[in-house]
Amino acid sequence: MAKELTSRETDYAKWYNDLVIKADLAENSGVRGCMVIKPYGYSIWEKIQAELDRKFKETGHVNAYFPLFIPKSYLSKEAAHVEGFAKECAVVTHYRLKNSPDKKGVVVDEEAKLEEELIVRPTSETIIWDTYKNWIQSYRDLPLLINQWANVVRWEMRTRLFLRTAEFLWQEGHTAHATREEAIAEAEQMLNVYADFVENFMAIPVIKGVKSPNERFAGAEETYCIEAMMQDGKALQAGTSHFLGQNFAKAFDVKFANREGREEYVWATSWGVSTRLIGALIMTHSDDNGLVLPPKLAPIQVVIVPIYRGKEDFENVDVVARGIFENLKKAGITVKYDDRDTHKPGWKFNEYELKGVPIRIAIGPKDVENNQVEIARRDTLQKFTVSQIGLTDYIKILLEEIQQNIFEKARKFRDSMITRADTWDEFVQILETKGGFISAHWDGTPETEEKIKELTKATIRCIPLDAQPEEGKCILTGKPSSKRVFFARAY
RNA sequence: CGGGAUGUAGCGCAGUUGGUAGCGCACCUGGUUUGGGACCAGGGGGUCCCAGGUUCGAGUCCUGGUAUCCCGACCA
Repeated sequence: MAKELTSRETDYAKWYNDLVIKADLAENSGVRGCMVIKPYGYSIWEKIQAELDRKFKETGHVNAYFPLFIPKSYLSKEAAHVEGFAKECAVVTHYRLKNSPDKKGVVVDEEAKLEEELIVRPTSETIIWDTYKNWIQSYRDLPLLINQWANVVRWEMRTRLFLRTAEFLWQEGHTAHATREEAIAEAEQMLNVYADFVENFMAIPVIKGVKSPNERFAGAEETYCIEAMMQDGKALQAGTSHFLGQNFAKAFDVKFANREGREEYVWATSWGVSTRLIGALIMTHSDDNGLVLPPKLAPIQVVIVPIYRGKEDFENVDVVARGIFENLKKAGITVKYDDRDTHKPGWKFNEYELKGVPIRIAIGPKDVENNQVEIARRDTLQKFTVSQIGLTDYIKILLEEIQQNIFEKARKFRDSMITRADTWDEFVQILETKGGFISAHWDGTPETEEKIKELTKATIRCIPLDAQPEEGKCILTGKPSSKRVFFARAY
């Protein structure tokens, strides 16, 4: 037992950390708070990128790239925005090093001080709006629908692999529109794109909603979000889409001439998801044996393990295994044939289980003799034998079934973790014993939300878009409320 | 940024009173093995976090630094 995982029950946080490292997704680096994403983990990110990128383009967006560095003055142009990010910015102050006096290394050359310091982007609204100013003159230039894939830096005090790192990878969409309505429609559209992707590709059920003013993006008029529920009962924000109003247009003086020839400020949105999604993926599906990956994102969908005694056995098994491998590959399935002689089958079984490969096919002499193979499902841990005839179609269907099954399992769990609370005692008790989302009334004031956070560490995760009007009393203050919101402790 | 802990082989750790730096896993070689993390035999691998100090002698004692982890504060 070389790679024993801490169980989820023993220590959920340690289970998560162990899993990220042992499944070879990522590791800590020599730089505080920054991770190395290893090939297996990066491969998942590439699949996320590929599908999202396709969806962005399908909805009319194009990719571009803006600089990593932002002049300090840009950041301060939008008051709420700078307030939100100032405390976590990395700043470049010099542009040259020199040999240290003792010749043992290098030191900053104090003579090479930048006239204007540069901020390493925590997000790109400012540099992008400074650029858009020159791109937009007329209503004919709108809408402007641009996305960029990039890294950003937010100097976090406490970091965790994928969930919160000082540097992370993400995409940020930045759009400009002629009307308020169109911008809001864009923000909502992209929220739906995210929800569709996260549910259908990542098999993570989400709740669509809007943020309370406290949790809103710095500089936004409205922040839409998708919220997911992790196995330990904590919520995780999986994606956000912001309606920015005219805040950035005014800050960066981005105006256009409308059809009547009158000048107007443009309306903006921005939206993003990050490598944090990989953290959500892990904490939604995985178990004490390791990762469980949805087939649509798994770097390896099917692994074939040959079993044999001696050379003759191997040759018989190898012919069959190789045939199956070629057939699956032709059918567009990502399949790996692990014919390494350096590890025993049992070792491989454990390894691929740890790495979350959805389907394992084992082929031994008995199977060759009976024209069958042994199939093992990662999601249910079931094993059974099936005929080699029609195997490719069988696998295709099974992959879809697994995708569906893990989503359903996650959805049932998520639904079971939504609890209504009508009194403060109930609210606190649910939070302490069960966790999850608590559906409760709130009087709508930032002060009350702040107070609840102080008392319980729970925040309003979102005001669900599908919330039904319902008269009630605020869980804390007893003041009137017209609908329920979702509280939870969150990542 | 406050409180606590820990830095010894790639990883996980032991190291007594200051006296030749060890164990497990991993790695390399050979052989036997192969349907749930094989076994035997042999082998390689060290700036004991860094810098000073005490001492005949420091992984061990003292001083300073530094890094990482945990708890808190902070965090769209």
